[in-house]
Amino acid sequence: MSARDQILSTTLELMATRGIAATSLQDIADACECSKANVVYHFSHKEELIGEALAPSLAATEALLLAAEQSGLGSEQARVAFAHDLVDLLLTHRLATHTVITHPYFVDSVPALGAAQKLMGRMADLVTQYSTGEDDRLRFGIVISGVTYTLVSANLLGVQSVPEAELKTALTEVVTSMVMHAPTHVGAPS
Amino acid sequence: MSARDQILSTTLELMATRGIAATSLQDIADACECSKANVVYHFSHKEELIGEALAPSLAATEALLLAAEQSGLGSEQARVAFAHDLVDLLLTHRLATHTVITHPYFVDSVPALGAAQKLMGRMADLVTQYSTGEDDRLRFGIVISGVTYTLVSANLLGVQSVPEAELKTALTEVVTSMVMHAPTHVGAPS
DNA sequence: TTAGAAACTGACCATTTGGTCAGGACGGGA
DNA sequence: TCCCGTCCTGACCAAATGGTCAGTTTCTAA
Repeated sequence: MSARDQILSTTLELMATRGIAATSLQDIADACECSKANVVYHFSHKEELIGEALAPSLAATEALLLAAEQSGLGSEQARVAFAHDLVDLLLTHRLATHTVITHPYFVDSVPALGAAQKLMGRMADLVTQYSTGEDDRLRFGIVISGVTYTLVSANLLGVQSVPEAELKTALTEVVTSMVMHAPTHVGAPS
Repeated sequence: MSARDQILSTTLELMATRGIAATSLQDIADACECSKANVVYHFSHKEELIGEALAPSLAATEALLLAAEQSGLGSEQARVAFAHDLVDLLLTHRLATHTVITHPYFVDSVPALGAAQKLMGRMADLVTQYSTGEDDRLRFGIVISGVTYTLVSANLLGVQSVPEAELKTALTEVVTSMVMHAPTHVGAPS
């Protein structure tokens, strides 16, 4: 892995676990075993570094969003498929999503977070387009933030590492039942 | 309101919205229109200030926990009542809860957050004591973090201020269905 | 082999951080 | 009137922050 890539992945890791403000360029440099000046050499400003670290996740979110916006979520089949894709997205890009979700205060000072905020808004629009009340939007907010939190800092509540496949199954069930507000069997107790 | 109390409430507000690391003593002093030295006069260290700001919420959580641990959650009636109390707690102490939930990295450096972490662990134990798999604990994590996030920074997803009563109803429904994993009508679409 | 670009570094800078300290207001009891 | 304790402040401190810069190493293509 190139030094540049290592800086990016380290940044993502530290940002998600400590928060942006608590992650200094020196911290990142130390974790990468290089100089702080080198970090600044590759990414001339902290905001730019954050932007590049989040870029792949924003692109993937945009792609899922576009596909779903085009094909629509009219049928229950489409909703289930979308929920599945959304869980995939959350699992794959858990660090980035968690970073975005936990830093609403930084949307103005960090351009990438502003862009991410807009994507989240579109996602909420998409998911709640068929519902009437405010409930579903609230429900969506609860899931998207709760899931990413749980994925990143589950140990706070004593959830030790659940196997990835099992986690995915559980999440898909929860997300499907909540996001879609679907009257199916999902969410029922065993 | 005494200067001391104003500092405490301002601290809670800023911590919850910006995060601990992004909230400086100077920020708090500015918002209170007093000097930074005065903040340090009342609370000699930042950790102490955070501790005092969180104290009432921790006490309330502890109280709910003790009551529920003693009376138990065996009956569905008890579970519903507990869920109701939990929602009340979350609504009343939304800023503190959100602060605790979003700062797992600080549990070692800020004593009050360490104590809060233990309370959360006990809460999770209580809620999931009758369940077998890891699912319910995951579910609980999703709700507790998702709800508080939504309460504090809902505007990110475009949820404009829902009336308090309506919000409470929706939350109670969601929390009841998720936390308890209850086979009741709650959670079903309208 | 060598020129030049790319990668990298230590020294340095202004600003901000949490925190100390000596002392100034100010109110109430003697 | 004086005194003392509470409240509060500006000036100051060492350390850390994001960032600059001059210069060195390292890789690569000719």
